[in-house]
Amino acid sequence: MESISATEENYLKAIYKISEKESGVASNKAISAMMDTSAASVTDMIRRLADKNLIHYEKHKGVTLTKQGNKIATSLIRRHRLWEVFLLEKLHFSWDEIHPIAEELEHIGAEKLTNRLEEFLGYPKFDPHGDPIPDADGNIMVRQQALLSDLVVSEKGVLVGVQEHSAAFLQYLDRLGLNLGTTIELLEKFEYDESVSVRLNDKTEQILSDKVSQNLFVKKS
Amino acid sequence: MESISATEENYLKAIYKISEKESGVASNKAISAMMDTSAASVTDMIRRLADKNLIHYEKHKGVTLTKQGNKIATSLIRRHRLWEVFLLEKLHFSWDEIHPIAEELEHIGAEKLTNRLEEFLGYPKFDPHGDPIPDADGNIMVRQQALLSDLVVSEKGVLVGVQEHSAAFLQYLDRLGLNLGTTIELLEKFEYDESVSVRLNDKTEQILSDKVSQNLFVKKS
DNA sequence: AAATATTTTTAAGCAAGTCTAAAAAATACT
DNA sequence: AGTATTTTTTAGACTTGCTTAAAAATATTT
Repeated sequence: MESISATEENYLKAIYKISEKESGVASNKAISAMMDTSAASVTDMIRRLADKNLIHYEKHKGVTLTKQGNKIATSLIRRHRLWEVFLLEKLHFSWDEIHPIAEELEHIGAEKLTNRLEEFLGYPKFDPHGDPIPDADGNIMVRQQALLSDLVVSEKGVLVGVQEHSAAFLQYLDRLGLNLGTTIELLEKFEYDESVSVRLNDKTEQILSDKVSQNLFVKKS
Repeated sequence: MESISATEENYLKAIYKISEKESGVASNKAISAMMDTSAASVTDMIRRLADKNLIHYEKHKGVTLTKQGNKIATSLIRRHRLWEVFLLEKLHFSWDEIHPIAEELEHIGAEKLTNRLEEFLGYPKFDPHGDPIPDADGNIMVRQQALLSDLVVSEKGVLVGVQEHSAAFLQYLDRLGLNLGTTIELLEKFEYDESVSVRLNDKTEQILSDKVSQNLFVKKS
């Protein structure tokens, strides 16, 4: 078992995230965009990861994770999300501050640490952004969830997650009074700019831009 | 403000620790022994750290930390010791397990994280090995403490710290029934092998080797 | 003080991870 | 199909941190 650097781990995580959304394979372009490095660096790293059997790779065909690579990526995500819960619940950070710190903490690999942390936190199932936390075996719960922008007029839902994780977006949601658990009723859709009008917690009415409504996961109710 | 790598941080910490004990300056030899690298690597790194104004350096003269270098080293030690408290008290690790994990956690630099952690832990003053935790300004409390081997016969003390931090040593202390807070009375010193006979907590009698008694800090009482 | 031993520095080189620039391959366009 | 564009790969080079081997400086011993 050869050792895997933090950089390699980050590439695996990027590939995981891209494969999740896109057609299942991650292109060099998508990886270099997510990692913010040159395409040349990506080609280089792809070769290294393939040598270590962490990804499947054929020239010009994009990459997918091997079972082993998937396991590492899942484990990283598990650690990241557990630390986010810790930072929010125990150290009282706000949800827009936790991501970059968890990004560092996630690279500490001792399994015992992760499992003890999970126990300490009371086996949370979701992180502060509503993302599911993989269990110790790497199983991830799949949420049944819709985007707010997919609701039809007069449908109601509860905010269960966000797709964007940027601090700016999360701070904006705070300002709008939107938190996980908030009940959202879709009142009207405006064709003109794709914005929507909603009622929050059966009280205040609000207009949300397309960009906002396309980044909110709701559970229909 | 240029960025400092985890490796550079570790060198600074090593220099700090060596300077603490030795005559105030750290030799290449001592550093290479502590970092477990070649003397050539040390010379290399010394040059880099001097370029960044983190150490004072003259060829063949050994090195000392600059104010800036000292600040970084102290900060590392602060983080290390706080995380050790967390691991022991919150995640219920034993004192022989925490060092290597804290060794990784200490490199996460966000000050807010450190300060929140400190608050969460209730502003502890010592880590689980009895070492003082520097405050947010880098001030370290200086313990007045003697080595058990320095006591004279029939003197009493309380175990307040250990000099060795190896898992093997700490596990051995557990086996001997020695913990921080244990009262130790020196009953007899054996010239032959420098071992000592002691009474613990006014109850059990025990023989401790020179190696053990030279690694225990006690507060005379 | 001279000889020997130890410590430190220099020199040359390797691996990881990055870059830019240019070539090659794949895809898209008309 | 043939050209143009985009994507990917190759080539060459830089930095960090490490190595071994040899040279220089310092310390120790006789």
